[in-house]
Amino acid sequence: MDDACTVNLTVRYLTKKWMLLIILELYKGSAHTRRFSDLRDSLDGITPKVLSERLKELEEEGILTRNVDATAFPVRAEYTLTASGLEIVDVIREIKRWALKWKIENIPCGKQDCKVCVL
Amino acid sequence: MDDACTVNLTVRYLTKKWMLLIILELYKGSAHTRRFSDLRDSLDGITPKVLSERLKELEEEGILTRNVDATAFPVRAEYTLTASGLEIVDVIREIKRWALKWKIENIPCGKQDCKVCVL
DNA sequence: TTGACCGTGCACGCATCATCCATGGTATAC
DNA sequence: GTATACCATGGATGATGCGTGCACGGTCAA
Repeated sequence: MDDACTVNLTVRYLTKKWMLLIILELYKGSAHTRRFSDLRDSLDGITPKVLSERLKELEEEGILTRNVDATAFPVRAEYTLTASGLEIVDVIREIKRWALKWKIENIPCGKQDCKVCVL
Repeated sequence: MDDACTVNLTVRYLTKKWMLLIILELYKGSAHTRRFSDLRDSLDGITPKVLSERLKELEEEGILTRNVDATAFPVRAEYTLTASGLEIVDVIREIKRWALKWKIENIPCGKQDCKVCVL
C-alpha cells in the first residue's frame, strides 16, 4: 500500500467523521444546497466547530462550493455540491444497498437514511 | 437523522479508521483470507493493537470469520471475508471509480489502490 | 435598548489512536 | 540446553481528533 496513491488518500478523508453524512444532507437540499445552520440542525450531534472544519476541507477538495450572501440579514453561508460531490452520493447509495441487504433489522422510519429516503 | 437508523449506524462503523482498508486487504488474499501478520505488514502504518480491535469488531458484525490453527507452530490466526463482507468491496470499488474520475493526478503504481489493482 | 440569530473560532476536556512493551508457547540457531 | 525469533494479543502511557462551552461582530425584531 502506497501512501501517495489516490484511492488510499481518498478513503482517508472521505471516512473522516461526518464527511459522508454532510454530503448526504447537501444532496437532500433543493439544488443540492444548504445553509450552515440548516446542516447543523439536520446532523444530530455534530458540533458547529467540526461542521465548519469539514465544510472547509470539502471545499478545498472541490466537493462543494461556498457562497456567502453578505448583503443578507444575518450573513448567509450556502454550500452547494459540485459535479464531483454529486457523484459521491453513489458511494453512499452503495452503503445503503449493503445495509438494507445484510442488516435486516432495518426499518423504514421516513427519514433520510431509511428504506423510504431519497437515496 | 435518526440515530437508530441502520444506514446511519453502518456509516459510523464502516468509516472508522482502517476499516475499509482491512476489508480490501482481505479481499486481495487467496480465498479472501489473510493472516494477522500478513495484514499488519500490508497495511502500512497500522498498529497491531488497532488491527486486533478492528478484526474483532468486523467479526462481531459478521463481516469476517476468524479461524485459529492452534496445532500450528506459532499459532496462526486466519481471517476470511463472509458473503456480506465480500459485498462491501463494492463500496470500495465505487470510491475508486470516483477517485479515478475526479482525481486526475492518480497514477498507476502497480499496487492495490491504483488503476491496475484488483478492484 | 435589549435580545435573538448567523457563521466562526477560541480554550479546555474527553475519547480515539499511536508508541512501546510484555506475555506464553514453539520453532530454529548455536 | 540456552538463546533468539516469530506469532497474536493486551496493558500503560502520549499524541491527536473531536465534543463542550463560550465569545465575537453584525443585523434584525420587539
